[in-house]
Amino acid sequence: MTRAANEAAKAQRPARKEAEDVPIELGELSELIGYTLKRAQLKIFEDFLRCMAPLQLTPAQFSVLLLLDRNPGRNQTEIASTLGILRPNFVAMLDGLESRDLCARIRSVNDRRSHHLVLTDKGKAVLARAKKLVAAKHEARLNDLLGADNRAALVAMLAKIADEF
Amino acid sequence: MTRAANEAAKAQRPARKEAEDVPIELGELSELIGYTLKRAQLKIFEDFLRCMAPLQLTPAQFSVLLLLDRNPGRNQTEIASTLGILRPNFVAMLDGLESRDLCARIRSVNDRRSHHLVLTDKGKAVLARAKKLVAAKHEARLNDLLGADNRAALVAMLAKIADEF
DNA sequence: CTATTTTGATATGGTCCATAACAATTATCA
DNA sequence: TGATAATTGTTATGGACCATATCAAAATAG
Repeated sequence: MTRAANEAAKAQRPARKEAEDVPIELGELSELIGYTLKRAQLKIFEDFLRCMAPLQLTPAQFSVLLLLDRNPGRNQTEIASTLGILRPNFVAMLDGLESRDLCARIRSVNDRRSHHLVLTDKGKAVLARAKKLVAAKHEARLNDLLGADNRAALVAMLAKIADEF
Repeated sequence: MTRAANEAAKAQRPARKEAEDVPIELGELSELIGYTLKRAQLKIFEDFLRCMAPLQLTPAQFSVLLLLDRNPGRNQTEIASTLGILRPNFVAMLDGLESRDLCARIRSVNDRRSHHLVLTDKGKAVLARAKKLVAAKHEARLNDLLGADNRAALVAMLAKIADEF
């Protein structure tokens, strides 16, 4: 997100002649897909965190809870890989969720190397509340800004980029 | 929990007993704007780096060169803030570009605290080549995938999110 | 002139992301 | 069967980014 962006633009230019605050020109930057994508992504994540503040869930944590709910009993390698998280980095993430009693690692009897991952009752309750917050505050706000049709088209194009690019 | 464990054991695949590799369900994840945005952004940046490999420019470095070209003589505070980069972090970034002789810090005579930032001749040449690579390989590929109209609509919506969300 | 602000810079810490390596366990196959 | 290879979760580690506090030099305000 553009943090302290707007504030510091002044001074410099013609010493003390006339304070003609010449704005900086973005040029072709504003047409670059990478530039706009990154800025939009930061804004969306920022808003997500704000909406989710009462539940203290990051986007990544929320996505893990969603996957565990839909796919109970899968192991860490499976969940991590479908989210693009590397297995080593997934360990600490799961530790955090498990220490908050949102999910649990259950030793498999078939394969004693792996853990079956499941949501706890508290995890299910938190996820339910999180879903409502996301729908009512986060996604609804995007609908207000773009309209339902445009929002759907946007998501479809982004998914196409993610999958086929 | 035991119920979940039973389901989990059932859902687990011995992988060669009955080779049914049950795919993991994404569920509502695929409709979340944050999820699709992030994945698309990673793909786009990945492709950008690949296209720019011969010039060894990251998206952030490319955006700095673009800004310096359009706005020669601005100081570090101005360039960094318009890109959402914090001044402390911009120092090392400029060091990198300057050590490669792509830009230069020129001490201001009006204000001896600040530097006028300018592209070197080599910087201008590299930027020109970079622009061509981005247009011919990177952005063109997006046009092929989405079509020119959709691509423009996508960028417009992303810009709207970045600016008005 | 004194006090405050601004600029570039350093130091530092946090969060991700990526790789190597390891013990325990399981799978392969000669 | 038994030796070898592969897999799972894990630790350790390093790099890339991001954010805050702080500083000296210089400029500005009062």
